[in-house]
Amino acid sequence: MLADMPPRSSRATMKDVAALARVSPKTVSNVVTGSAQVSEPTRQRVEDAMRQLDFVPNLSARTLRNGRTGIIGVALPDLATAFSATLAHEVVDVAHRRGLAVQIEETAAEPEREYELVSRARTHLIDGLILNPVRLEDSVIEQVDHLPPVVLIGEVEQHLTDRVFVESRAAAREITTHVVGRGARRIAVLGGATDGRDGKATSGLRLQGYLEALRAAGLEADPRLQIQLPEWTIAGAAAGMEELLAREVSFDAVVTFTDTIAFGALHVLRRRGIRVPEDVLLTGFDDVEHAAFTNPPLTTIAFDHRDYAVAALDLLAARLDDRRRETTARTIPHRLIARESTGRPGTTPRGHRPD
Amino acid sequence: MLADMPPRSSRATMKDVAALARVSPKTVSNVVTGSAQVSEPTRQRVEDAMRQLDFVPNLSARTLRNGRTGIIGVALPDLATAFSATLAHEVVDVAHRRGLAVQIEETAAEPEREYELVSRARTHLIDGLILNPVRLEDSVIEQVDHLPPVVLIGEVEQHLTDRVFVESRAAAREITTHVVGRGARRIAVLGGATDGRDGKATSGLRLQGYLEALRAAGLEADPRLQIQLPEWTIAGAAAGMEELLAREVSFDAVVTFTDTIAFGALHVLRRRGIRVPEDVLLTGFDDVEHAAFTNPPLTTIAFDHRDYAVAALDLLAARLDDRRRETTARTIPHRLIARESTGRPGTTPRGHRPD
DNA sequence: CTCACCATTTACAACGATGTAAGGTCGCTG
DNA sequence: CAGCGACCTTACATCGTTGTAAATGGTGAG
Repeated sequence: MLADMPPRSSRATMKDVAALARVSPKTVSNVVTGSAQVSEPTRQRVEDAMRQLDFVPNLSARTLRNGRTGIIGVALPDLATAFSATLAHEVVDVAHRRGLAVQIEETAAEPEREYELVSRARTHLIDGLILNPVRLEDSVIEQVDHLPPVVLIGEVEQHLTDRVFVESRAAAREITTHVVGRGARRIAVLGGATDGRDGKATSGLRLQGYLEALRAAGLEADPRLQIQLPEWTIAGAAAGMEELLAREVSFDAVVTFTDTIAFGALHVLRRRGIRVPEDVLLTGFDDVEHAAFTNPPLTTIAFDHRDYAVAALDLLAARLDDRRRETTARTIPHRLIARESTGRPGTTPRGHRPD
Repeated sequence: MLADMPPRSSRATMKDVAALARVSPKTVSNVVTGSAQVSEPTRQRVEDAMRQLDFVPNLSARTLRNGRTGIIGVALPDLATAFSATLAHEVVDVAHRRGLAVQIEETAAEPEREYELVSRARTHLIDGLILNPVRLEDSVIEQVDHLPPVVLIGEVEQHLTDRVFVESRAAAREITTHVVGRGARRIAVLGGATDGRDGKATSGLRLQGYLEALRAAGLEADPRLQIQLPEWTIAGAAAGMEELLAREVSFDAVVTFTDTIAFGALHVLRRRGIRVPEDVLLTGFDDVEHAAFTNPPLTTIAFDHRDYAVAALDLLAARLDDRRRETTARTIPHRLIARESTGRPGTTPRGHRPD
């Protein structure tokens, strides 16, 4: 039997299978795709031949012929960040269950250049793209004509692409209001970028929500309590927290824009002997797995990560079926999860004061 | 000018570009690939035409013709786990710099079935595979004939594939010896699986290293101190730690097989009021970013994650150039990073005792 | 016994890019 | 002025699969 094996060097094609089964290549194709009637005996012969030759259809050829690759792209800022990793994990899992492969692109490394890469070189090998930009939302939108179908993860106000998002502004308002309710009065914020460019982007919306909550509570917004982070990593957040402490202002709560940022902040606070939640309250955003396992566990905005992935893939699939359908926006419901990092009802943080 | 735009529905092909530039398709191809001399005026005309039509070469067609996709697969257990995410991040970044796209596969969901997926359906769309299995190392090896070139991340003793790894056994020995040096005598271990199947796999090796260190220190290995985790997640680790506490044995150190496991363990310890490092020492493995930012920061085994990715991609590239070259194993140097979770030299953990 | 009709199966072309080898063009040498 | 290279450019076939349309073979009705 060994002598019958095909050479490892090159795989068997439908032609080979056809020859062995004494049918035409097209019949083999019919057996593989099930797209046409094939009599039982013929099907048997073909299937035997396929097994014998260890036949695997060549997806490049199939793609060339019928235009779909079965691969979708997922572009996100930085896989090493907890939320990106979680999202990627869910998308990969859901996509695989649907028979799709997932190609990953990272956009944080070189925001502008990287984008070009996504848009051009690879376009022909992905059927669609799930895009989770942090900064370049606007510029991406402009290029949407050159892209395969895109589902945007984020809240840019536009109707050029399908979108999936949580209501960042409302959520930020809620969580800020929550710390106010737990007695905080001098609330610092970590993560927002306030420059014009980011006006519409996620971080901008979260900042707006924070400011709205302050206003609603009759609290003054002190710019010295607002720290912009160039990088939303743990280390970047730790640096931002150091910066806040260096400003020598007092505060009794820190609202952050992602759990990862909160992790960095928590580390610095504890290192400085500032207790959470006794002295200062702390909140995150996203409810990644680790958020429930810090000490103390983190109050955060939670939403179903799997729903997020499912919604994005649903929208993408729908668009692939019908490119001219109306674009849709899908909101993923969120809820505040109060854990120990914001203390208990009725308690009040002592606050941190310089010196 | 607008009237000259091609329809968005279908992209321009070389034929279109050729027609517009009044040359043959092959000349366009020559301009694109640079594989043959093209006179300057002709090149100009072709490049103009390409710009005008927003031409992007169809990778499926190119692949069909010349056999390479420019995509590599990366298969790892679970993107939501810190180390996997870090590794994926590095591989994606390095691969992109080299002009390769990365397709992600997760193997944890359905170890056996998933494998089939990797090996068959997608084989024709990836040039090679970087594989980081947790459990199925042996079974994967057996199938290596049906796979595209594979670089294995892990220490299976074999010569069928190229390999990249850190010396798990030595590292586990070192870190266990380290906690012994810091005064621990009853050292629990979290993560190992001891059943036959995993004999050669990473977790088995780390367990061996742990046991060797105990023996070398003249300490008895108490099976009650060994906890097997079905899942290497934070939640799984927390459950494992609860299990250890439920066994009501005393211990003064916990050695874990990944940082993620240590995070779960740390959470439960603190929750129970067991202080790290005053009562119990704790160690991780991998030195993911968060390890330096827990409270207290985690003593762990560090190695250069980027080197890991570079080594894997180097080996893969070399094999793609020459499929019959000898398989190579590349060791990534590691070192122990002593942070506060194992206390300071000269101190001794008080230990935890039931009740 | 013939013929229409159905179910299967087949031949052919096409998807888009590129290697091969043959075809042109030009200038230069003898 | 014939003849020869050097250099560009082109025609053609090919990669493996699948849609289309046509061919095949067998069945049952007339």
